[in-house]
Amino acid sequence: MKNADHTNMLLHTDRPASQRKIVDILAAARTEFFANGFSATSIEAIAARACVSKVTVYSWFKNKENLFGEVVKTECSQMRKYFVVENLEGTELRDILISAAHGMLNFLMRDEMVRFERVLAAEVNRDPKIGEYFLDNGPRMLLGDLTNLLNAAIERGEIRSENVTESAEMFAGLTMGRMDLFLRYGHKVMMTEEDKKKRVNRAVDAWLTLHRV
Amino acid sequence: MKNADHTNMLLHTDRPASQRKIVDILAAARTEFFANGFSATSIEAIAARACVSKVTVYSWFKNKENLFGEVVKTECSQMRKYFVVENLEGTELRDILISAAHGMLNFLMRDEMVRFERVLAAEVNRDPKIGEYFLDNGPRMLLGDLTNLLNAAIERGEIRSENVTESAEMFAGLTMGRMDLFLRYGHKVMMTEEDKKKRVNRAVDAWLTLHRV
DNA sequence: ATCAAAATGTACGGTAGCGTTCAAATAAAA
DNA sequence: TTTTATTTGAACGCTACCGTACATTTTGAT
Repeated sequence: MKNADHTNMLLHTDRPASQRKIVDILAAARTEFFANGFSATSIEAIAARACVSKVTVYSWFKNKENLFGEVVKTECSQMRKYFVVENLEGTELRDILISAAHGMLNFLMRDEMVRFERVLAAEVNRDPKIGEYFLDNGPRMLLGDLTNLLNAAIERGEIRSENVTESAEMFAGLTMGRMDLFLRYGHKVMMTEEDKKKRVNRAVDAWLTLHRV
Repeated sequence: MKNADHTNMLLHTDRPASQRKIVDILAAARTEFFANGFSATSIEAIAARACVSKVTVYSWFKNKENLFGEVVKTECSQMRKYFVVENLEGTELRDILISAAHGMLNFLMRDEMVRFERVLAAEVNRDPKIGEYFLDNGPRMLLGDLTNLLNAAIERGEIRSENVTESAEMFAGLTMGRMDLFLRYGHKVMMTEEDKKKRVNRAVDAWLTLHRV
């Protein structure tokens, strides 16, 4: 194992080839882990998919558990890019919320995300820290952004709330309903863009009704 | 394998002892599967926990997959008992909803349930039918009961709704928020009975606000 | 007491995966 | 061209598990 932390190792290496291999390994590991889960995934399958020898995998990652952890880390760091809650200047609060709800819906409905959550949840028993890590970099961060956005709106006197955190959670609950649950257990949710719009509008209007001054 | 279907085999057996063994095996399998997931659970560990030989396990269940399926079936059939949505005669709608929300919260917050959902979700990739089976016997059934309850209330003119199914989903979404998500990823939710009451009241009042005539 | 179903222990063959070792090959940098 | 880090394949020891076979023992029913 040459380096345990791959987050900032773009500088200290003599040869650039290894960089590509690491990326390949992580990508392959991601695919395999998401498809089969932790236990049912073999290092050799990962190596094969990455077109790399098993020894190379072990030369960059301590062991299977460590590799899985790195995959989760990488995935979590990507999450922020996909779903951002923005407080756009000069935009109606309702439109901001609609945009946020759409973002949430699209983000969580992706097949990739659904599969990621499936696999991750299963590994929480084995390694609870990995669940915490995900929560910190995913849900908690998103709810935090949302809370900030709501606080700003409250400051401006546009809405009111006794408990902003709970209000943020309610927003997510109203938007998603039980859809994430149904997706997780394999129900194919067929939704046109029109359906999404309807659902989002309904959720936002409901939420605004509950929080109007 | 003496009998593949254990749901109605209380009659055709000569000896009652085997009945107890089957129950023991299922209980042990449940514990092991819920703790370690499908792949990481060994038949031998199950046999040991059930104080039974491995051969006995195989004499009653075809294989590991089949055993897991039976565990899920058993668990699903138990679910209805834990959480019932009742339309109590002569009870205020608000109280019925509060009771239902409490039932939902307590039901889904149980550590057992959280772990069951974790393991189950992970196996959906391997066997999608198992996810469908769970949805049919769990969430869909509960939402169905809830929908019936709401329809009755609408009939009585106590509330109104454009889309009852979505309203039922909203009820669940408002009550649970993102709590099920946080629980699934290992966040320890510390809630006193007082906290639960507050949350439930808040959700029910919000929902009623959205559906009053 | 007798009988047959049920359960056991042991052992087996087969497969698979983890993580390591090592000598040989490769490829970038000097 | 030489040097040095990196990569490779093949093999290894080890452990674990699946599912089966079989001879033996237990156990409930009649």
